[in-house]
Amino acid sequence: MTATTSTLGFAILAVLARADSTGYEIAGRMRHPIGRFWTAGHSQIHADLQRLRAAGLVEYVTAAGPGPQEKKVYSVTPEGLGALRDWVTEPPRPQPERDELVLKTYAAWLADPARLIEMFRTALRHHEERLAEYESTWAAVEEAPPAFGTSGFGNMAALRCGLTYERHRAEWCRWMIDQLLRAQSDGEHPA
Amino acid sequence: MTATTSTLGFAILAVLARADSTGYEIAGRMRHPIGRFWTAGHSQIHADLQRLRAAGLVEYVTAAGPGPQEKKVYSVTPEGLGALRDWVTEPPRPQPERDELVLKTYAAWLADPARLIEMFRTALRHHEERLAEYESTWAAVEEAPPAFGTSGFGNMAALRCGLTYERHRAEWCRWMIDQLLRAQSDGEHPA
DNA sequence: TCCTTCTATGTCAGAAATGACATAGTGGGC
DNA sequence: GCCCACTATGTCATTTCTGACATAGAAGGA
Repeated sequence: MTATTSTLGFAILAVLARADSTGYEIAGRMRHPIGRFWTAGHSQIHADLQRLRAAGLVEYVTAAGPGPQEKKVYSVTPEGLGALRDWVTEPPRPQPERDELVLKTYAAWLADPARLIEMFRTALRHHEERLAEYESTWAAVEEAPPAFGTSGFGNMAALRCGLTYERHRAEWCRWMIDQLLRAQSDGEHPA
Repeated sequence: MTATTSTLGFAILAVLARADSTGYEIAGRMRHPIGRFWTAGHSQIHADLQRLRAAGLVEYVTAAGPGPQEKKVYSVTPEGLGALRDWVTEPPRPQPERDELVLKTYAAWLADPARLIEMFRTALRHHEERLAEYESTWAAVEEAPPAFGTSGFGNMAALRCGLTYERHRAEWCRWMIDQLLRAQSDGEHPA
């Protein structure tokens, strides 16, 4: 009954539900802002669009394109919108998170503290930069909170997650650096 | 020069650096505790162990096994330990996070608030359960902080990340539920 | 003029990852 | 006595994902 579509398929539907787009434009949104929580290259997107079309969840109209092929502007069909709506409220199975920095941390006891401090400072800088970016966007959103039922609500909600995530991450990096500095000074002049 | 090994290969090395193990045991540790930040099925692990062995990063001794094949107890070679040490301090490229719940949130403006509240309450419950688990483990660790240079340090550092992550996540879920409740009551009796 | 970037489509090879299948002894509960 | 879970190895088909290759016009800067 329910169309079997990969998670990427729903990500594409979520983009198209906001505005009709070409595959190229979808790839752009996949980098930003969706790239913070889902990624896909354009080759994968083109393939998935064809699958979605075969399943009747999207359709397209053609126009003259810059390259040898015609440009295809995709839009969500009513069935596609229904499938997206159903999927949104289905609880995802608890995340199998994949986090390389934490994996490195798990093995950090084997490495040189000075180098680790350097690595975590780099990570901290990245997180602080993103946090600053999110906070300025947040300030703008807070002044005029978008109503539920408009796409702005989705933007705000995802942004809020990014905001608290970057805070947690920066906090943890600072804690790590602190721990490593202690380990270093203990190593220099042990009691 | 540096051996080209996938991230999973380093995850395996990180397990073996703590204790010599069979592939089966590695798979067990991959579920817990490593499953919180990296995952792999046993089929993938067996394949990777063979690659690591071909690269000279691990070796094994055989013993009688329960099945038709012999049991193989793997250990890290000096080259493997060196590769692991080098990898640990190499800064990972900023995370391409993949988070289905946030993706759903991005499209949440299309869905029914009541169902969304249900979904976020489920997610919140999961995060609170994990948080409680981490906090009790943390209390035990804090009493006797493991020294840097022992594997306990890696455990503690990864646990600390999980702890602040679950806090951020629970906080965000509560914020979402609050927003959705407001949206619901606004919908019921709009000014 | 030339070079790069942006627009826009796609294919293809290969790697990574999942889940099912296959085999087989031991130990414990009902 | 029977069935299940645990230990332990592996293969295989399929799906997913990445990165490179291929094509080509338009716009803008050096």
